Amino acid sequence: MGVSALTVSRFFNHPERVSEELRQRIGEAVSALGYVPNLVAGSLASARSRIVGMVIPNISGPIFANTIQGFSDTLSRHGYQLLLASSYFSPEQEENAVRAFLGWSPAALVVTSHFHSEGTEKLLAGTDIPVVEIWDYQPERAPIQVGFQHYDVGEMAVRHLLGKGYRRIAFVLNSAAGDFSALDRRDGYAAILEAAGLQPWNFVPSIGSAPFEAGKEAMETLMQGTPKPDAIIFANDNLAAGGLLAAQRMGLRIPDDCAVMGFGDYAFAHMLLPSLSTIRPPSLAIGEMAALRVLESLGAIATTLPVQRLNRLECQLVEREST
Amino acid sequence: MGVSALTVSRFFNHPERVSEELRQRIGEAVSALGYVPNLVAGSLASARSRIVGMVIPNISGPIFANTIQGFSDTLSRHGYQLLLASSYFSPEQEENAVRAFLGWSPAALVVTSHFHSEGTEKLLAGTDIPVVEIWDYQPERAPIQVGFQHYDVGEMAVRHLLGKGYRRIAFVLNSAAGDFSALDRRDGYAAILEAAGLQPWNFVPSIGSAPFEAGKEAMETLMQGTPKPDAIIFANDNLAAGGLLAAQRMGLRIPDDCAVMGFGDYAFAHMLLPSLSTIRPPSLAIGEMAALRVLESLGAIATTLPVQRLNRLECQLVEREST
DNA sequence: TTGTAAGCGTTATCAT
DNA sequence: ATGATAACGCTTACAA
Repeated sequence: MGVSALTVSRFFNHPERVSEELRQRIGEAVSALGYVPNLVAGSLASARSRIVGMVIPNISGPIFANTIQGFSDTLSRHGYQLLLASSYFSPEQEENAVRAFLGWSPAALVVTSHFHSEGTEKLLAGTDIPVVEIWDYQPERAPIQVGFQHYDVGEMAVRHLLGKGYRRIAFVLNSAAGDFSALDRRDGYAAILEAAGLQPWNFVPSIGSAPFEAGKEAMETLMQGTPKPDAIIFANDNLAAGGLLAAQRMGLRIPDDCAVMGFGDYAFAHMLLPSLSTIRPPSLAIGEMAALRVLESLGAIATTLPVQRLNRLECQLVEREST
Repeated sequence: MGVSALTVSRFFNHPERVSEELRQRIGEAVSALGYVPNLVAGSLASARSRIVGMVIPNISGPIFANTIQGFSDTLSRHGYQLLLASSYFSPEQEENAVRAFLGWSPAALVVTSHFHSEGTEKLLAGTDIPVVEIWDYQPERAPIQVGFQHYDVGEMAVRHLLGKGYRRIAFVLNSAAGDFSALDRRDGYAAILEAAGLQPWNFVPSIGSAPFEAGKEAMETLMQGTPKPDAIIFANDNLAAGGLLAAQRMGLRIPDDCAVMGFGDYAFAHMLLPSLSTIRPPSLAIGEMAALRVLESLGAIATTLPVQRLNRLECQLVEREST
């Protein structure tokens, strides 16, 4: 490069400590040669990287995409990169991903929920980088928590329906096995209903059926039985959409014959006819806040220390035509 | 570790070259200590990493999530990790991401479409790692191509409608600026229509309006004018959903009064009433095939060499109730 | 403000 | 089958 060597490192990391003249010359050389600093070597030397790993159940579902987006965008705005893997709710896959990520000595690690394998727990406990758990909110756990409590969501749904005068409120569970969060929502639903002196009413669709079909099955079974519910809370919007469509084809008037609530506020919720009342989880906010807490922990952005460990976010009830 | 040091490297990379006894002992030590090899150091020493970078316009939209999912899953199945960034269709952001990725000396790089900044082109041309361009299919370009031609999609839609007897077929463009692919689809539409001796008919919604609203605007304007179309192709499913719902509220019968086609086969397409006929792009397959081509290029999986550079995938017409 | 020397934790190369 | 040694391309002292 003519004159300097180490100064190039300063040029990239502490430009203010390089003289105007050299900055100029180095800048030119860099763009002329298309030089890109080797971050691998840099990370090895400094024992820290600007990579953050995130393990999430899936990328393409309606739930997590916004979280990833918010997380990735916030990170990259501060020069950090996202290493991403999906677990499909499998603790083993999660552990593999965490292990692989750890090998990159990431600046921080984000995992979803609090259901981890023993191995994962060990790996996470053994590292000294910031660890964030998202989506579930478990104040008693050690990692930084960013999420909400599904129990509250169940309560919120019932309160809304009770306020609108509905009394015979059924809850349709998810047909997918392993959706523990839905059970939490159901528990919140049951608690409020019982507190109001009403009877909880669970419907469990055929396990393993597609959500859309399961919702249809629930609507048909419930509305052809006796007594009928006057409102149905579905474990998620996919189920609710199936129920809504089934109701249409059965000639039912929604919400007069039966109100319908979902969970998730998936993209289509406002496009259905009638549009679907639902509860919107703070997907994007979870991703963004997780990133902020990570960046704060790393000192990449200022904070009125210490970094807030418990971050409970709010779900939002979106009232539409179906209730 | 008692006896060995370098052998640990072999234990991880070429276990077959380590004696049974040592393998045993190292294995125990590794799991006892929770040792995770430092991939940063390994990459520096070997000048190659098991990281693959992908830059995609967005993560949370209905389009690309499946591509990312397929890509990530296929990679991780072979021990590679995904470094992900989104560009929001901004060439500058894309260039930043590519530059940052390149610093990690990734094993390969995947970018979306062929609209890059000069800087990006230079960076890509200057590297000797495999580069894949996805979604668009541009045979004359140098990188590996995995995608489809939007022009064909326009043709496919019109052929379907003509086959069903529709003649006055309108095309509703995207309200979002910068959607060049939609223009390609429109061109394919126009070509076939003209070849059939019919008149292309473009509708351009108010620029910048939300897709759902734009679709509504299109449906109302077109169906209140004279003459009316007997079929409408929307640039994507969001627009089509808006149109469909507007038609419902206007009391139109779909498809009798007017057929409706979308593009994308978004999750809600089959949940609408009537369900939406649309064209499904090979989102997942693009991700998976991109990963396969990358892995082949790297020798991570076998191939009947050389690696296929041109990979043209098929869109699929999904006929539902709206046509 | 700039430079020199050491070393980050692996793997490649060459021996044994 | 295993080991010694020298890189890999930076950053962190410390010195000039």
